[in-house]
Amino acid sequence: MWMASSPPAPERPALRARYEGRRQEVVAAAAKLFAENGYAATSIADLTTATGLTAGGLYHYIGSKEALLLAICDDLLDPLLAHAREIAASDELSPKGQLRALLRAWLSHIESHRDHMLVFSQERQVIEREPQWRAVRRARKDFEQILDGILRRGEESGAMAFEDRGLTLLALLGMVNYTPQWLRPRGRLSAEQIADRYCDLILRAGAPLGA
Amino acid sequence: MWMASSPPAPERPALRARYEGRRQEVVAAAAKLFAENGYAATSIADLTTATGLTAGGLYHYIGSKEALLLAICDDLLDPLLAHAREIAASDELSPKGQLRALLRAWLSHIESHRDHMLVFSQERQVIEREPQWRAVRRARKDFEQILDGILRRGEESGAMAFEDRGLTLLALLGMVNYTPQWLRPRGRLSAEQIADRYCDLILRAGAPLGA
Amino acid sequence: MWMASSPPAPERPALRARYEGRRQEVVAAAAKLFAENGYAATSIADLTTATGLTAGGLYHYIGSKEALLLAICDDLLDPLLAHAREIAASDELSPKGQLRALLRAWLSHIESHRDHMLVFSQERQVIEREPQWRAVRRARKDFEQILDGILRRGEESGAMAFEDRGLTLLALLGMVNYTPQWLRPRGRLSAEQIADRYCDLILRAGAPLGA
Amino acid sequence: MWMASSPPAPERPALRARYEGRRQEVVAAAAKLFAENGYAATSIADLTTATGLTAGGLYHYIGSKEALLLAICDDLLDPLLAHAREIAASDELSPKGQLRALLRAWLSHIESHRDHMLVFSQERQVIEREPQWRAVRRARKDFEQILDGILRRGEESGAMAFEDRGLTLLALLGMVNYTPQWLRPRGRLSAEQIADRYCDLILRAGAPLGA
DNA sequence: TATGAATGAGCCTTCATTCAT
DNA sequence: CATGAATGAAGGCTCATTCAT
Repeated sequence: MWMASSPPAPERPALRARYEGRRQEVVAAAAKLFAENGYAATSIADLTTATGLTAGGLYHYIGSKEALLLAICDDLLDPLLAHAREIAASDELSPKGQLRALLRAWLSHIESHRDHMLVFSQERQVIEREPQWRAVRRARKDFEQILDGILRRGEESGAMAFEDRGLTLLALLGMVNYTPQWLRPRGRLSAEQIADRYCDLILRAGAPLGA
Repeated sequence: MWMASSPPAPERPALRARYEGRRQEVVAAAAKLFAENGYAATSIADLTTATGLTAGGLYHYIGSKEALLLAICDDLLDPLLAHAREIAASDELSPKGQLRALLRAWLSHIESHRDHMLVFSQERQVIEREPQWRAVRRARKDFEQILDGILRRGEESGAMAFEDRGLTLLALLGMVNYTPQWLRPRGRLSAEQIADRYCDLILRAGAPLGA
Repeated sequence: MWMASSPPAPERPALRARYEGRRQEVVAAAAKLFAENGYAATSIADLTTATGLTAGGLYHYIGSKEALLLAICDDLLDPLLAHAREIAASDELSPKGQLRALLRAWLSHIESHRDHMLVFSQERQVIEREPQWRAVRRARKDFEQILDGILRRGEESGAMAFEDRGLTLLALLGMVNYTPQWLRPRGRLSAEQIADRYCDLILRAGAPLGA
Repeated sequence: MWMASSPPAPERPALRARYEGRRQEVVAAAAKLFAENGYAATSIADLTTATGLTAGGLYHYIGSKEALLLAICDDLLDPLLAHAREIAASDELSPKGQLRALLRAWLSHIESHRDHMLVFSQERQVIEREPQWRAVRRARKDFEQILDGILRRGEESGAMAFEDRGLTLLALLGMVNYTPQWLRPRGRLSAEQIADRYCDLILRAGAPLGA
C-alpha cells in the first residue's frame, strides 16, 4: 500500500471523541520524543514507554511511524496556514500590518508547537524525498508564498523597501525557523516581542540608511 | 566501547598520505549521504556502496559510524574557528570590518562545506546529548562567543547599535545556518554577496529609523 | 485452548435461523479468501473486511480461525461422503455404474464447492498434523476407501481390469483433486462431462490393448 | 525495491564455491520446512533452527523469505524445463517415445525434488498473484506447452488418439502433480515404473475400446 | 448481541560491528 | 591491508484473540 493511512476512527461520537483525544496524546508524545532524539533514532518501543500503551495498542492510533510524523506536520502546518491566509486576505491591514500580524501568529504558533516545529525542521530530508510528503511540501511552499506576497505588496505600495526581497525572505525564514532551538517557555522575551523585533529587523533593513 | 577512536594511521609517510587521502574520501562521502538521508537513516551498507569499499575495509578508516560524524564536524568547525579567531584578534579591522570579514569567511566556508554544515545542523540532538560530543559543543559555543564579542565591541565603540544584541545574534545565527538549505553551487548570489547583505541587515537594523 | 469449539448457537428458532445464515455467510467468505490467499496468509482483519463484521462480531460466529477452516472442510466432506456411501451401497448399480455415479457426484460437488475444495487441498499440512484434525483425515480416508471398494468390486466381478489398482486410484485422486484449479464456472465442459471422461480414462486403461 | 534479490555472491572462486554450497543447503532446508509446514507458516526462526545459522547469517544467503521460495521454484523448474526441451526437440524419438521419455524424466525429477515439488504445488496462490513471479508462471506454462506439443504431434501423426486432448493433458498434470504427496523414497514402485504406467493410462485411453 | 480498544507474542528484516582468513 | 561471513540485538509492524462496555 502506498499511503500510510491512519486506522479508521470509530463511528459513535462519544467513542470517536475519546479516540481523537488519545490520538492527540500520542501525537504530542511523539513530537516530544522526535524533537529530542530525532525521528529515525526514536523507536516504537520509546513511544510505548512514553504513552503507556503497548506496541499493538499504539497502532490503533497511528497507522505507522511515518504517519505519525505526517500527523505532527499536519498539526503544525494546517492551522498556521489557515491563519496566514486569513491575515494575507485581510482588507483592514496594510502590508506592514499584515507582516507584523503574520509574524506574531507564526511565533506564537511556534511557541505552542515547539516540538512540532523542531521535528518539522529536523526531518527535512524525510519530507523532501518521498512522494507521500507532497502535501506537506506544498503547504510549506504555500506559506512561504503568502509571506513573500506580503513583502511584495509592501514593496509595490512603497511601504517597504528591500535590496533583495528574495534574500530577505530567506533570512526571515532562517531566523524564525531557528527560534525554537533557543526559545524557552518562560524566557526573557515573549513570542510577541520576538515577532516584533524580527519585523523591525526586516523593515528597517530596507529603510534608507541614516536618512 | 564508549569513546570511538579512529584506528591509528600508518607510520611510513607514503602509506600515511594514501591512508589520509582515502580517509578524506570516506568522510566526504559520508557527509554527502548524511546530508541527504540523515545520520541515523544512513547505514554502513550505504557507505560501502558509495565508497566502493567493503564493510571491513571501511572500518580501517573510520573506527565507528559515530567517529565519522565527529570527523565531519571537526572538518567543519576547526578551520572555521581558527579563521574566526584570527579575524577577531586582528588589530587592523574595526568591529564593522571584523563582522563583515567573519561573515564572508563563514559563508564561504558554508559554500565549500555545504554537506558538512547540513549534517551539523541536522544532527543537533546527537551533538547535544552525549558526553563524547563536548568538544564539538565547545567549539560551537566558542564560535558564537567570538561573534558576540565582535557585536559587543561594536556596540561599545558606538559603531553599532542594537535594540537587543542577544536576539540579533540569534537572528544572525538563524539566517546563516539556514543558508545551506537553499544555497546552490552556481546560484544567483555568491557567498560574498550573501555575507554582505546579511551584514547590512544586521547593521541597518540598529541604525535609528528615519533619523 | 486446544479444541477450538464453536460458540453455542442461540436457542430460539428464529434467532437460530438467522445465526446459522450469518454463520454460513462467514464460512463462505472465509473459503473464498482462504482459497485465494491461503489460510495462514489470510488475517482475521481480512475476514472482517470481507464480511462487514467487526473483529468481536466475527468471533460470535466462528470460535477461532482454525474452527473456520474445520467448518469449511466439514461443509465439503460431510455431504460428499454421505452421497458416496449411498452410491456405494446401491444394489441397483453395477460397479461401473457406481463409479460413474460417484464421479459425477464428486465433480458436481467440486463445481459447487470450488473454494472449499481448493482450501482442502492447499491446507493439507494443517490437516495432516494436529490431533484435532483426526475426524477430517478419517473422512478423507473413508472416501478413498469407498472409491477403492468400488474399483475392487469391479475388478473382482471382471467388469474392470487394472494393471495396478492402487496406482489407478492415486491417479484418479490426482486428476480429480487438480480439477478445481482449472475449472471455470461456465467453461467448455460441464462437471458431468468431465466426470464421464475421467471415468473412461480409468476404465479404458484397464482394457486389453488392441485386443 | 521491486525484486527481492539475493545478496551478491563473493568474487573469489574458492569463496564463491563455499557460498554457493551453503546457499544450496539453505534452500534445501527451506524446501523441506515449507513442504512440511507451508511457506507462510514457516518462520525465519524455524529456518535458523534448521540450518544452524543465526537470523542475520541466513540473510547473507537468501535476500528475503520470498526469494527463498523463488529459489526453490527455480531449482525445480529450470533443469526440468531444460530436459523437457531436449526431449521434445529430439529427432530420434517418436511422439510416443518422447512422451515416455518426458514422463520418466519428470517423475524422476519429482522423486529427487519431492520437497520442491510439494512447495511449488502448495504455494500456487503466492505464485499466481504477484508480478515478481511472472518468470515462474512462464516456466510452468512453457513446460505445459511442451507436453501438449508432444500430445498434439502424436495425435497428428496418428500414433495417439484422444477424445479430448486438452482434458487429457489436464488429467495428466493432475495425476503427476499429485504424485509427490504419496510417493515414498523406497516405495513399491520406482519413478520409472510410475511414469510408464501413467504413460499407458494416457495412451490406452485413446485406443479404440475393445478393438 | 455487538463493539472496538487492547494485548503481547511473534513476524521478517536490518543494523553496526567483529574477526578468521 | 582487505575480505566477507557471521553475530544477535533491535527495528517496525501484524497477529489472533479477549473483554469491558
